[in-house]
Amino acid sequence: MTREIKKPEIRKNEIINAARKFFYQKGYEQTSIQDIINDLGIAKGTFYHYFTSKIDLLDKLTDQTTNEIYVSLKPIVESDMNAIDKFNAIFKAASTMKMANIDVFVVIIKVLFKDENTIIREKMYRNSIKKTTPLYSTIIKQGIAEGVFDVQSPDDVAEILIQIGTNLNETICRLFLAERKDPDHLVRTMVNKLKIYQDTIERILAAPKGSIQFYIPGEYENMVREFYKKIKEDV
Amino acid sequence: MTREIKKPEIRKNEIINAARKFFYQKGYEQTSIQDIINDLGIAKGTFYHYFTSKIDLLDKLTDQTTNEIYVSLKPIVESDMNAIDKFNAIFKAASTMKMANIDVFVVIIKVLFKDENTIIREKMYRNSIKKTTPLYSTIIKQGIAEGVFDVQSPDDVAEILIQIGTNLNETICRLFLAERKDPDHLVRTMVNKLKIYQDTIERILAAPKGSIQFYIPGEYENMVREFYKKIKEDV
DNA sequence: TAAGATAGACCGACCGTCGGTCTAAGGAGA
DNA sequence: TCTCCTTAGACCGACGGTCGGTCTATCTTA
Repeated sequence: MTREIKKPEIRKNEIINAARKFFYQKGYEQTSIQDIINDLGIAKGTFYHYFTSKIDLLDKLTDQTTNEIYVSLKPIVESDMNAIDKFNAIFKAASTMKMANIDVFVVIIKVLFKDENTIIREKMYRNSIKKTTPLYSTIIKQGIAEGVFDVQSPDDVAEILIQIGTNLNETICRLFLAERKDPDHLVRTMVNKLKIYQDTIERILAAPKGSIQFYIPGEYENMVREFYKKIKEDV
Repeated sequence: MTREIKKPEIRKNEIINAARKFFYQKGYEQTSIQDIINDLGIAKGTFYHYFTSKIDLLDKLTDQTTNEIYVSLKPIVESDMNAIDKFNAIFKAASTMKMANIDVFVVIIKVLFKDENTIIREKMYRNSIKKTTPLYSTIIKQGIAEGVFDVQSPDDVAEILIQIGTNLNETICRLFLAERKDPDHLVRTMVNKLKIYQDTIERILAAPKGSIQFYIPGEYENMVREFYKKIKEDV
């Protein structure tokens, strides 16, 4: 076979990107290394020259992904907003990002939330705790200084908040994936869940009632309806 | 080979129990079906007569396990204690159960918290949410009636509490597994974590400050030290 | 500047293991 | 004896991973 030599960094990224494509479309277990190397036209040996194992590849992939999230969050944390606005801005940013890439996201969550892909979600989750806890901790400290939050241990609470945020995200995704005939009912449960989580987070932070505003009336319902449509569309 | 015929229920349970033994000692991926059938002295065909796949076996196993937890929780919920005492009793029961089977538990968490076994934890977690949410919901409603809790949606909050409880459990297990030279430091971080979680749960339930008492001074420290010793002992 | 040497990117045949399938046959009850 | 459920284990294809070896860009040295 023709032999093409590339800069190691390039090759490595090519492999990671191909892996991302397959993992998000077929899942981790369902993707074979053969899939990846066929797609790139490289040999088995080349793959194992760059990665020690299949799980090593997943590690590198999730590292990279979590890092992208970190980079997108950082400017918000470093902006001159007040603590409460920063929290709300982060949620808002996550929503708009998903809406902007809605087609991709629909495919991804359909695959990601299958049993066999628990490991991808778990790795992402563990990684983001490690990476983003300091960011949330910073906001919490700021909020304490501003007199709007009241917690004892910002670091620990930051971790708990990420846990809860992840749970919220999972709950929402699973609601989307659940079989539903009635979009109106879905919208209602969705809004309820979101309000409960808002309230929970406010309580944990001892933030003023109504300050955490993930739910924006009208806007959120539209988002839910659009997602619902997309999810029902394909297969 | 001599052919032994058993009641289907017996066979099925034998297989599940053998699976439990291996899964808890080697993990899910690391246990082959061959391991299980060798151990029982049965053939591949027999296994696939009772289970459709390896993951089906795990499903049945986690179902059974979650059910055992449910059965152990139910009497507490149905007792005549007040809501706060019930919450504390559940935590207490979980602790004493672990202490009673400490040797088994040490082995289990060492294996369960490896990356490759995420799927077992996840299945247990999803199952217990499905199974035990009503139990917690009942306690929350009782607490509201007693005027000690204040939440809007008991069902949703119950789910969030289980999530947080699971996170607490995971955090604690991971602290044990983390490399530590200094047990005193471990005890201190552990107690801190527990207090933070207590406080968080109180806030979510709007329960009186200090009512949730997972941490029992003296007693808890001893437990931690004993666990620490056991964990460091083997390998 | 040209020849030789080195590093490391790349190749693909090969291996052991594993989950799962299939067919034959034993055994219990009719 | 017939029949149906249970048990048996040979067999299969796919997969993750290894390994011996090749090829090429760059560096060294005369």
